[in-house]
Amino acid sequence: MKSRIETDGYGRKKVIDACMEPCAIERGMRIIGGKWTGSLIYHLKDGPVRFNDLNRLLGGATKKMIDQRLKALEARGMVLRTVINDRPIAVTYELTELGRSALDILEDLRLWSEKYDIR
Amino acid sequence: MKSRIETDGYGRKKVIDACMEPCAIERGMRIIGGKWTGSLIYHLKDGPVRFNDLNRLLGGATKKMIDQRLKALEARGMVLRTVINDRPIAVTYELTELGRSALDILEDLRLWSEKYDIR
DNA sequence: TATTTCAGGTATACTATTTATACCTGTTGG
DNA sequence: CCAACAGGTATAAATAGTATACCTGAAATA
Repeated sequence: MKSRIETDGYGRKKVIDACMEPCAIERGMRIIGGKWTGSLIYHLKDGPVRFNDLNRLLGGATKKMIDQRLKALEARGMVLRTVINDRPIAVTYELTELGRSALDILEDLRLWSEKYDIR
Repeated sequence: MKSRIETDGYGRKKVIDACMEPCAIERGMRIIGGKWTGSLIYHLKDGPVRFNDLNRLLGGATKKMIDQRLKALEARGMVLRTVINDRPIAVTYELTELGRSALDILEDLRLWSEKYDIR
């Protein structure tokens, strides 16, 4: 972010070099901030989880949503999909190294959310 | 989160006590994860900023979006709106203590986003 | 003086994302 | 045989976000 702000002595601030593309925070949020994405990643923190279990863990999200999010995260290299069995089909999803790198942020968010009793 | 997961020896995990409401991470994301909300808060980190400057700082967001986000954040006690002048009207927005409490998370997100070159 | 510019928004219409609900193929348990 | 589970997909409706134009009033510009 090269944009800056200058103060004019009245407690006001004026922008100097507005950023015309989404800034780093905005870009980050578009990856882990989408609805359900954060909890999805967080629920994978302890290892591989199956599709329907993720669906149950994220009470409220539909299968379609879970599916979309997982595909988007897989496309970004944050999640790995593995078929562990045909007949009966069984699939697990787990975090990659990049996926795991986001866990600290999510853990802090969880603590913040609980500390301030965010509803 | 009282939900847990158990392993069955095949690298798979099964959910034991699914959470039926959005968990803490999901609730937190719904406050600071909405589109533009994170950058909006972040751009207020150094003190009061005026409406139109926020609009310029967040290249891409419309005034309507900025307005909605600010109102939502104000309603949650994260942002304070102050009219500093009638005739010519002038308004500033600034973070409350609660608003400031989210800055660490956002700063970490920014660093993560830059480190892994998230686009 | 007339016109433009800025402040801080609101109104309208449109597009995109998310949700609810049902359904599909195949396997296993009763 | 029938129901339940696996891992999804299809369709439609509701919600969220975008683009564009406009409003009131004051001040700066031509």
